[in-house]
Amino acid sequence: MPAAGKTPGSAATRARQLREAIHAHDHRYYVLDAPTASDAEYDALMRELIALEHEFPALLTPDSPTQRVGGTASDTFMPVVHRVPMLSLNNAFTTEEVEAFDRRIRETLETDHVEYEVEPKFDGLAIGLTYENGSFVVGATRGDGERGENVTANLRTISAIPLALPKALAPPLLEVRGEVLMLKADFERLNAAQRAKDQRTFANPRNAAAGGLRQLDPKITASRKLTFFAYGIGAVEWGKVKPPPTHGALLAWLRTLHFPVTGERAKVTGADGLLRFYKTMGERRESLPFEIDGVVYKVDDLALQRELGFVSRAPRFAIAHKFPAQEATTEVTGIDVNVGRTGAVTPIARLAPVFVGGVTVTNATLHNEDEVRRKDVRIGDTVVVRRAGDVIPEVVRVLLDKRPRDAREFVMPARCPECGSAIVRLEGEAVARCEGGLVCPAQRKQALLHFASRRAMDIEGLGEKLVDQLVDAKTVRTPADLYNLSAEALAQLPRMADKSAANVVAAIDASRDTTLARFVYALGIRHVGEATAKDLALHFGDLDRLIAADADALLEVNDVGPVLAQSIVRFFAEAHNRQVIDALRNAGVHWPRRAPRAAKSAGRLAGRAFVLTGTLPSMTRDEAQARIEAQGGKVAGSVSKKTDYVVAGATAGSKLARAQELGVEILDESALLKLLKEGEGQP
DNA sequence: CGTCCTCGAGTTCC
DNA sequence: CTCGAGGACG
Repeated sequence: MPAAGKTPGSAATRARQLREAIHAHDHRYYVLDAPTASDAEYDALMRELIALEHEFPALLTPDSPTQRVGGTASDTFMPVVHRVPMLSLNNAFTTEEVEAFDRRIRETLETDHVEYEVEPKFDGLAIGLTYENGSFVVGATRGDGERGENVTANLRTISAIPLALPKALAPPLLEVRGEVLMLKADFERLNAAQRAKDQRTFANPRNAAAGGLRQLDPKITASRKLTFFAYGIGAVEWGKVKPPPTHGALLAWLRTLHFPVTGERAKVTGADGLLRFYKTMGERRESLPFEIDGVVYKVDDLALQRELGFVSRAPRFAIAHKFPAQEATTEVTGIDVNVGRTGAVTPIARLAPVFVGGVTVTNATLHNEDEVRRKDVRIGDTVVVRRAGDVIPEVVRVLLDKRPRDAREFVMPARCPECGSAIVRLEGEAVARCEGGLVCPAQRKQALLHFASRRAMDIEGLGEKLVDQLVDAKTVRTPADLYNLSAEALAQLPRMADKSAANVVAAIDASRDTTLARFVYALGIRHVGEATAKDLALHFGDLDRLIAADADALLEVNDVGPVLAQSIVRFFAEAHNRQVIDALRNAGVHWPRRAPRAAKSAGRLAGRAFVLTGTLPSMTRDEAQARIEAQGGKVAGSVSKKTDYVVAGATAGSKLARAQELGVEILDESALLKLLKEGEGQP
């Protein structure tokens, strides 16, 4: 339909009509699953709108359906901090685990009747979509749950994702959580097209969707035909909108906002209701248009969800019931060993390539010598493999009737294959270790990789390949050497272009600005992981105080016992380690100074044990804990006769009962605040 | 001394 | 993700 000859006024009207028509088609297609226009008709509408907007650029709005492709991708893949963390679900694999889940919920809530909203578990990519006043502003991947990647430009190309919400219904702020995935039919079409073009095909729809979302060019994402299903919300400011009371009502509400929500849901009660749904979905799995890897059970009532709360990183009110992992059989062509950062020598089964659970597997760890014996895996055996938790390949069992006569048993080598040092297995320990220490190139490389890893110094681009080259060429021996690298020197290496060399140098440079906790973690002290490094940094506040600490001082730190204390003292007693630390500081590695946290023997609440329970009116439990600890108090997880105070908020449960039983003093929030205030006046 | 829980370490594939 | 080890607690 030619746009020529239109006046600006009539063009504006027509553009609005077209947008509404296209939007309505998207809505019927993705949300209602009842298309009324053919693809050709839809394309004609779209072409007319594009022509119109081309002739009258003033008509262009950012949320026009023609603008799905073409948004700038400049901030693509930049980190986005989730306002509300995107947690993962706990998994159940057996009937017993599902029954235990239901029992735990009923016991915690002290009721027999709990309604669950149940839905399929999509096998795609978890995404959060943020809308401000009804406009789509940011979309991010789950990432590590705390921060994800900005993929807004690519998400805009997905027609199932509304760019604007109905004005009258949209709250001021809404983050919709859901899954981006590729329908099986689109996946087959994509692979057929790839084959026709002699390009690589994708192993499964999930990988194809992930690949599609990580394109730098949104046009490619658009051509991949991705779709989206909403299943929850993150951050929200309700404004005038009345919050839905149940998860089911929330989903229905999201649907009125034009988000696709799967119809494969049900409301059930009791463990048998959950298990019936699992069985039904298992039977329907093949015939569904998308891939699922299990089902999800959620307590329907949102108030009860809040009451149940969270355990560490997963909600207590929901669980994923996964379908059993796919298994395959293959042959063990050899058993090699690998040397880790601490010198741990682990046997690895080399496998004839086999396709299982969506990928081709060629290696599987056998963990340690005992595990090899327990499973009785021999070279030449035919074994059953699966991907444990759908990720890490695992040898399940040996098919003994297929064992060839010449099958060979694994023998732990006496000497390290990397450095020739002795391999020693201490009495009572499961792991064998290479005694070479940093003389062993494998350990040296792993130590450097650990130093550079994301949760340590976060040096992007310093990967396995590069570390191999640098260590083999003896350019880098200790982490401190990294800070003397020049872009010119790096560019000398094979397969290293000027641009990437400059990037690595910039990343190394940026890592100079760090935190004490990251630095302590990066050192790679035995038994000191991320959590302990944080505890140490918080407790001592300063590296020199940590280095000077003796075992007794270290025992004062949270979760540090004799083994850790010994390990830390030994690490800093080593002259070589202190030299490296000095070299790092001289190279400009630094962190903000902090005063040491009040030691256990100091602070007004020193030596007093608190237990927190229920929801406090004005602060989170974490905040309360931080404030108690700041004054030397201790926060424990369960009530015992050693507990001095139980701080009880709303919906406090068994802990409160136990406190009353034991005659422990019970505080409410205001009493706690008073206690904290009294202390804050003092130094 | 035993049990439960958390943390550390190693691991696969793309 | 899984196993093993260390630490806290009863």
